[in-house]
Amino acid sequence: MQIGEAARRAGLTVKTVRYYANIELVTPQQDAKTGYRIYDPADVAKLQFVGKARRFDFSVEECRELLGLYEDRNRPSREVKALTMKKVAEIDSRLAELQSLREELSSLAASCDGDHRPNCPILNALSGR
Amino acid sequence: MQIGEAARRAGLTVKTVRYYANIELVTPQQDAKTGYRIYDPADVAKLQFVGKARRFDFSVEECRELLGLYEDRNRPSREVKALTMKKVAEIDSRLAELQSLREELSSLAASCDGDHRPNCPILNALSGR
DNA sequence: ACTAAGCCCTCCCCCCAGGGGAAGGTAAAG
DNA sequence: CTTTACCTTCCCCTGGGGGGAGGGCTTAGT
Repeated sequence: MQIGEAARRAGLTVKTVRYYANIELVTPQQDAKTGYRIYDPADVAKLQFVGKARRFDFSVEECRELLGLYEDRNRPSREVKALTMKKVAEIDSRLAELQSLREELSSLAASCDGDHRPNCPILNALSGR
Repeated sequence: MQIGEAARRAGLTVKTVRYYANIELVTPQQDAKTGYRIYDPADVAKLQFVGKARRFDFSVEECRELLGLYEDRNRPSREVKALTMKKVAEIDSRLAELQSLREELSSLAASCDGDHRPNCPILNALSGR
Protein backbone atom coordinates (compact mmCIF):
# COMPACT_ATOMS: atom_id res chain seq x y z
CA MET A 1 0.00 0.00 0.00
CA GLN A 2 1.01 3.65 -0.38
CA ILE A 3 2.17 5.94 2.39
CA GLY A 4 -1.21 7.61 2.92
CA GLU A 5 -2.97 4.34 3.61
CA ALA A 6 -0.15 3.15 5.87
CA ALA A 7 -0.23 6.41 7.83
CA ARG A 8 -4.01 6.24 8.20
CA ARG A 9 -3.84 2.66 9.49
CA ALA A 10 -1.08 3.52 11.94
CA GLY A 11 -2.80 6.69 13.15
CA LEU A 12 0.13 8.89 12.11
CA THR A 13 0.51 11.74 9.65
CA VAL A 14 2.12 11.19 6.26
CA LYS A 15 4.81 13.67 7.25
CA THR A 16 5.66 11.63 10.31
CA VAL A 17 5.79 8.36 8.39
CA ARG A 18 8.01 9.92 5.75
CA TYR A 19 10.23 11.26 8.51
CA TYR A 20 10.54 7.77 10.02
CA ALA A 21 11.58 6.48 6.59
CA ASN A 22 14.19 9.24 6.25
CA ILE A 23 15.79 8.49 9.60
CA GLU A 24 15.61 4.79 8.76
CA LEU A 25 13.36 3.91 11.65
CA VAL A 26 10.70 2.18 9.53
CA THR A 27 12.04 1.63 6.03
CA PRO A 28 9.54 0.54 3.38
CA GLN A 29 10.22 -0.81 -0.09
CA GLN A 30 10.42 1.83 -2.76
CA ASP A 31 9.11 1.68 -6.31
CA ALA A 32 12.12 2.31 -8.56
CA LYS A 33 10.01 3.82 -11.32
CA THR A 34 7.75 6.21 -9.43
CA GLY A 35 9.78 6.65 -6.26
CA TYR A 36 6.65 5.87 -4.24
CA ARG A 37 7.20 4.18 -0.90
CA ILE A 38 5.44 0.84 -0.58
CA TYR A 39 4.32 -0.37 2.85
CA ASP A 40 3.40 -3.94 3.70
CA PRO A 41 1.42 -5.02 6.80
CA ALA A 42 4.62 -5.68 8.77
CA ASP A 43 5.72 -2.08 8.16
CA VAL A 44 2.32 -0.86 9.32
CA ALA A 45 2.67 -2.94 12.49
CA LYS A 46 6.02 -1.28 13.16
CA LEU A 47 4.51 2.15 12.59
CA GLN A 48 1.74 1.36 15.05
CA PHE A 49 4.31 0.10 17.53
CA VAL A 50 6.35 3.28 17.23
CA GLY A 51 3.22 5.42 17.47
CA LYS A 52 2.24 3.81 20.73
CA ALA A 53 5.73 4.00 22.15
CA ARG A 54 5.89 7.71 21.25
CA ARG A 55 2.59 8.25 23.06
CA PHE A 56 4.25 6.55 26.05
CA ASP A 57 6.84 9.33 25.93
CA PHE A 58 9.65 7.23 24.52
CA SER A 59 11.98 9.29 22.31
CA VAL A 60 12.49 8.30 18.70
CA GLU A 61 15.89 6.82 19.57
CA GLU A 62 14.32 4.79 22.37
CA CYS A 63 11.70 3.65 19.88
CA ARG A 64 14.48 2.49 17.61
CA GLU A 65 15.91 0.47 20.48
CA LEU A 66 12.50 -0.97 21.42
CA LEU A 67 11.86 -1.82 17.79
CA GLY A 68 15.16 -3.69 17.65
CA LEU A 69 14.13 -5.68 20.72
CA TYR A 70 10.66 -6.20 19.27
CA GLU A 71 12.09 -7.67 16.10
CA ASP A 72 14.57 -9.90 17.90
CA ARG A 73 12.59 -13.02 18.80
CA ASN A 74 15.29 -14.18 21.20
CA ARG A 75 15.97 -11.08 23.24
CA PRO A 76 15.54 -11.35 26.99
CA SER A 77 12.55 -9.46 28.38
CA ARG A 78 14.99 -8.04 30.94
CA GLU A 79 16.21 -5.44 28.47
CA VAL A 80 12.75 -4.19 27.64
CA LYS A 81 11.83 -4.02 31.30
CA ALA A 82 15.00 -2.06 32.11
CA LEU A 83 14.24 0.51 29.42
CA THR A 84 10.69 0.85 30.69
CA MET A 85 11.78 1.26 34.31
CA LYS A 86 14.26 3.91 33.26
CA LYS A 87 11.48 5.78 31.51
CA VAL A 88 9.27 5.48 34.62
CA ALA A 89 12.10 6.96 36.69
CA GLU A 90 12.46 9.84 34.25
CA ILE A 91 8.75 10.51 34.45
CA ASP A 92 8.93 10.41 38.26
CA SER A 93 11.64 13.01 38.39
CA ARG A 94 9.78 15.23 35.94
CA LEU A 95 6.66 14.79 38.10
CA ALA A 96 8.50 15.87 41.22
CA GLU A 97 9.92 18.88 39.46
CA LEU A 98 6.54 19.96 38.12
CA GLN A 99 4.87 19.41 41.49
CA SER A 100 7.31 21.64 43.33
CA LEU A 101 6.94 24.24 40.60
CA ARG A 102 3.19 24.02 40.98
CA GLU A 103 3.37 24.52 44.75
CA GLU A 104 5.57 27.58 44.45
CA LEU A 105 3.49 29.18 41.74
CA SER A 106 0.14 28.53 43.35
CA SER A 107 1.26 29.82 46.73
CA LEU A 108 2.52 32.94 44.99
CA ALA A 109 -0.82 33.33 43.25
CA ALA A 110 -2.65 32.83 46.55
CA SER A 111 -0.67 35.62 48.18
CA CYS A 112 -1.54 38.05 45.40
CA ASP A 113 -4.73 40.08 45.78
CA GLY A 114 -5.34 40.10 42.06
CA ASP A 115 -7.10 43.43 42.16
CA HIS A 116 -6.65 46.74 40.35
CA ARG A 117 -3.75 47.85 42.57
CA PRO A 118 -0.18 47.49 41.37
CA ASN A 119 1.25 45.74 44.43
CA CYS A 120 1.98 42.15 43.45
CA PRO A 121 3.84 39.51 45.48
CA ILE A 122 4.40 37.46 42.34
CA LEU A 123 6.44 40.16 40.65
CA ASN A 124 8.21 40.91 43.92
CA ALA A 125 9.25 37.29 44.18
CA LEU A 126 10.41 37.18 40.58
CA SER A 127 12.46 40.32 41.03
CA GLY A 128 14.14 38.73 44.04
CA ARG A 129 13.02 41.06 46.79
CA MET B 1 29.55 46.27 32.63
CA GLN B 2 30.19 43.84 29.77
CA ILE B 3 28.03 40.88 28.85
CA GLY B 4 30.16 38.29 30.66
CA GLU B 5 29.85 40.05 34.01
CA ALA B 6 26.11 40.64 33.51
CA ALA B 7 25.57 36.98 32.64
CA ARG B 8 27.55 35.86 35.68
CA ARG B 9 25.53 38.09 38.01
CA ALA B 10 22.24 36.91 36.52
CA GLY B 11 23.24 33.25 36.60
CA LEU B 12 22.80 32.85 32.84
CA THR B 13 25.17 31.97 30.02
CA VAL B 14 26.57 34.62 27.70
CA LYS B 15 24.85 32.87 24.81
CA THR B 16 21.50 33.17 26.56
CA VAL B 17 21.97 36.84 27.39
CA ARG B 18 22.99 37.61 23.82
CA TYR B 19 19.93 35.70 22.63
CA TYR B 20 17.70 37.82 24.89
CA ALA B 21 19.27 40.95 23.38
CA ASN B 22 18.66 39.64 19.84
CA ILE B 23 14.99 38.96 20.46
CA GLU B 24 14.75 42.34 22.21
CA LEU B 25 13.73 40.91 25.55
CA VAL B 26 16.48 42.63 27.54
CA THR B 27 18.13 45.30 25.38
CA PRO B 28 21.34 46.83 26.72
CA GLN B 29 23.16 49.92 25.48
CA GLN B 30 25.72 49.25 22.81
CA ASP B 31 29.16 50.84 22.38
CA ALA B 32 29.12 52.37 18.90
CA LYS B 33 32.86 51.99 18.48
CA THR B 34 33.49 48.42 19.65
CA GLY B 35 29.99 47.00 19.25
CA TYR B 36 30.18 45.67 22.81
CA ARG B 37 26.92 45.44 24.72
CA ILE B 38 26.89 47.47 27.93
CA TYR B 39 24.69 46.33 30.83
CA ASP B 40 23.66 48.49 33.76
CA PRO B 41 22.27 47.17 37.09
CA ALA B 42 18.68 47.61 35.90
CA ASP B 43 19.43 45.33 32.92
CA VAL B 44 20.94 42.76 35.26
CA ALA B 45 17.81 42.90 37.43
CA LYS B 46 15.70 42.19 34.35
CA LEU B 47 17.96 39.28 33.39
CA GLN B 48 17.59 37.84 36.89
CA PHE B 49 13.84 38.33 36.68
CA VAL B 50 13.66 36.49 33.36
CA GLY B 51 15.96 33.74 34.64
CA LYS B 52 13.66 33.09 37.59
CA ALA B 53 10.52 33.19 35.48
CA ARG B 54 12.10 30.72 33.03
CA ARG B 55 12.87 28.40 35.94
CA PHE B 56 9.17 28.75 36.84
CA ASP B 57 8.41 27.30 33.42
CA PHE B 58 7.23 30.53 31.83
CA SER B 59 8.00 30.68 28.12
CA VAL B 60 10.15 33.47 26.77
CA GLU B 61 7.05 35.20 25.39
CA GLU B 62 5.36 34.95 28.78
CA CYS B 63 8.52 36.40 30.31
CA ARG B 64 8.23 39.30 27.91
CA GLU B 65 4.67 39.86 29.09
CA LEU B 66 5.64 39.57 32.78
CA LEU B 67 8.54 41.94 32.22
CA GLY B 68 6.17 44.47 30.68
CA LEU B 69 3.91 44.19 33.73
CA TYR B 70 6.96 44.37 36.01
CA GLU B 71 8.11 47.60 34.41
CA ASP B 72 4.69 49.22 34.45
CA ARG B 73 4.38 50.72 37.91
CA ASN B 74 0.63 51.21 37.48
CA ARG B 75 -0.47 47.83 36.18
CA PRO B 76 -3.14 45.97 38.15
CA SER B 77 -1.88 42.88 39.98
CA ARG B 78 -4.89 41.10 38.46
CA GLU B 79 -3.06 40.57 35.17
CA VAL B 80 -0.03 39.01 36.77
CA LYS B 81 -2.20 36.74 38.87
CA ALA B 82 -4.18 35.65 35.81
CA LEU B 83 -1.02 34.73 33.93
CA THR B 84 0.25 32.80 36.93
CA MET B 85 -3.01 30.91 37.38
CA LYS B 86 -3.01 30.01 33.72
CA LYS B 87 0.49 28.63 34.09
CA VAL B 88 -0.61 26.62 37.16
CA ALA B 89 -3.49 25.17 35.13
CA GLU B 90 -1.09 24.19 32.36
CA ILE B 91 1.18 22.49 34.85
CA ASP B 92 -1.81 20.67 36.33
CA SER B 93 -2.83 19.24 32.99
CA ARG B 94 0.74 18.19 32.21
CA LEU B 95 0.87 16.56 35.66
CA ALA B 96 -2.29 14.57 35.01
CA GLU B 97 -0.97 13.44 31.65
CA LEU B 98 2.36 12.34 33.09
CA GLN B 99 0.69 10.56 36.01
CA SER B 100 -1.51 8.47 33.78
CA LEU B 101 1.48 7.66 31.60
CA ARG B 102 3.38 6.63 34.70
CA GLU B 103 0.59 4.31 35.82
CA GLU B 104 0.36 2.60 32.47
CA LEU B 105 4.08 2.15 32.09
CA SER B 106 4.72 0.94 35.62
CA SER B 107 1.87 -1.57 35.47
CA LEU B 108 3.32 -2.85 32.21
CA ALA B 109 6.72 -3.16 33.83
CA ALA B 110 5.21 -4.98 36.80
CA SER B 111 3.61 -7.55 34.54
CA CYS B 112 6.90 -8.30 32.79
CA ASP B 113 9.10 -11.01 34.28
CA GLY B 114 12.25 -9.21 33.25
CA ASP B 115 14.22 -12.41 32.94
CA HIS B 116 16.20 -14.09 30.18
CA ARG B 117 13.13 -15.35 28.38
CA PRO B 118 11.81 -13.52 25.35
CA ASN B 119 8.17 -13.29 26.40
CA CYS B 120 7.44 -9.67 27.26
CA PRO B 121 4.04 -8.13 28.04
CA ILE B 122 5.47 -4.67 27.42
CA LEU B 123 6.26 -5.42 23.79
CA ASN B 124 3.00 -7.28 23.43
CA ALA B 125 1.15 -4.19 24.61
CA LEU B 126 3.10 -1.94 22.28
CA SER B 127 2.43 -4.19 19.34
CA GLY B 128 -1.26 -4.07 20.15
CA ARG B 129 -1.88 -7.75 20.82
C1' DA C 1 57.46 46.85 20.85
C1' DC C 2 55.64 42.36 20.74
C1' DT C 3 52.75 38.85 22.29
C1' DA C 4 49.59 36.18 24.82
C1' DA C 5 45.39 36.05 27.48
C1' DG C 6 40.96 37.05 27.97
C1' DC C 7 37.39 39.48 26.71
C1' DC C 8 33.97 40.67 22.91
C1' DC C 9 31.55 40.58 18.11
C1' DT C 10 28.79 38.37 14.03
C1' DC C 11 27.62 34.44 11.35
C1' DC C 12 26.43 29.87 10.58
C1' DC C 13 25.03 25.20 11.59
C1' DC C 14 23.13 21.86 15.27
C1' DC C 15 19.56 19.68 18.50
C1' DC C 16 14.17 17.31 18.58
C1' DA C 17 10.21 15.71 16.08
C1' DG C 18 8.22 16.83 12.78
C1' DG C 19 4.75 20.92 10.19
C1' DG C 20 3.80 23.86 6.14
C1' DG C 21 3.97 24.63 1.61
C1' DA C 22 6.03 25.02 -3.23
C1' DA C 23 6.99 22.76 -7.51
C1' DG C 24 6.39 18.88 -10.02
C1' DG C 25 5.49 13.64 -11.21
C1' DT C 26 1.80 9.78 -11.48
C1' DA C 27 -2.51 7.16 -11.72
C1' DA C 28 -7.31 6.45 -12.12
C1' DA C 29 -11.90 8.19 -13.09
C1' DG C 30 -15.06 10.98 -15.58
C1' DC D 1 -8.33 15.34 -22.06
C1' DT D 2 -8.87 17.12 -17.76
C1' DT D 3 -9.69 16.91 -13.01
C1' DT D 4 -8.68 14.94 -8.70
C1' DA D 5 -6.11 12.65 -5.54
C1' DC D 6 -2.29 10.82 -4.67
C1' DC D 7 2.84 10.89 -4.32
C1' DT D 8 7.91 12.89 -4.52
C1' DT D 9 11.87 16.07 -3.08
C1' DC D 10 13.34 20.44 -1.32
C1' DC D 11 13.51 24.15 1.73
C1' DC D 12 12.30 26.99 5.68
C1' DC D 13 9.96 27.13 10.45
C1' DT D 14 9.21 26.04 15.44
C1' DG D 15 11.87 26.95 21.11
C1' DG D 16 15.62 28.05 23.49
C1' DG D 17 19.50 28.31 23.00
C1' DG D 18 24.74 25.43 22.27
C1' DG D 19 29.12 24.97 19.67
C1' DG D 20 32.49 26.75 17.14
C1' DA D 21 34.87 29.56 13.26
C1' DG D 22 36.97 33.76 12.21
C1' DG D 23 38.00 38.16 13.60
C1' DG D 24 38.50 42.69 16.74
C1' DC D 25 39.69 45.02 21.28
C1' DT D 26 42.26 45.90 25.50
C1' DT D 27 45.46 44.95 29.09
C1' DA D 28 49.36 42.72 31.33
C1' DG D 29 53.71 40.78 31.03
C1' DT D 30 58.22 40.33 28.95
